[in-house]
Amino acid sequence: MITFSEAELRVKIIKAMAHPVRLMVIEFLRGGERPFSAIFSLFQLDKSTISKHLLVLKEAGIVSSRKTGTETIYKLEVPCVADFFNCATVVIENNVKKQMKCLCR
Amino acid sequence: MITFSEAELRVKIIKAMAHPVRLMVIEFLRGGERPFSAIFSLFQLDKSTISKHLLVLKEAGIVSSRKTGTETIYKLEVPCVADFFNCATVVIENNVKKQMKCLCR
DNA sequence: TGCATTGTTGGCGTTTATGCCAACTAACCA
DNA sequence: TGGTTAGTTGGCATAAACGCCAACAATGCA
Repeated sequence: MITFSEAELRVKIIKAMAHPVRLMVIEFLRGGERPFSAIFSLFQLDKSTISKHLLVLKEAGIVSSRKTGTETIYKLEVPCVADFFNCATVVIENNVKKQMKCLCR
Repeated sequence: MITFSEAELRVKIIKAMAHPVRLMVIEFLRGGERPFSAIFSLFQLDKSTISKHLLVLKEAGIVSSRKTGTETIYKLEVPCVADFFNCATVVIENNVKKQMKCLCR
């Protein structure tokens, strides 16, 4: 078993991933580092909103950022977090099936 | 890239894991199925609180439950979700180091 | 230097999550 | 049948997460 405080350390990473925007950013960054502007243009959201999402990922240690002149470049530090979903695929498929059933009834 | 709705499906699983209690339950259930009472006794929380945490895990498809007489037995359906942290370990260690630095300054 | 561009930070209102108590259902036993 | 045990559900108060606007720093260019 793990302790509660160990669990809290893990939860920080999990929580950082627990938002559609942040998950998409992670996927996007699997292709390599990208500037803020490129990430921003994936969504119809305020720049401050995106900036804060990126801060959450950064504070969790999932991404890093560096400035080059006027741009901020973001980089995925732990690509393996994205591999998580190789496992989760089964769950997702089951969930979708359950959903379909509900809709068909 | 993944779409926003694909991301939402994934987020449901991630969110279900994004709480210390639920993460500990997942770890606990890696050892095999366990009755509600055993899970409940791991924490100093109201039984209704634990019951609701288990519901979240169930609705995400991570655990299942069955009743045997008066007991409810919970089972981890997707053990691999717990393996996620083999990857996350690096991040966690870095985060702890960062924390230590902050405390030492 | 004056000004535009790129992001970040502060603040606020709204939504969602958490945890307790109380009430309820279901199975078991006297 | 009445009472006990095991869990679930409803409701409420508090806390955290989201997203927008506005204001701010920092770089680059005229």
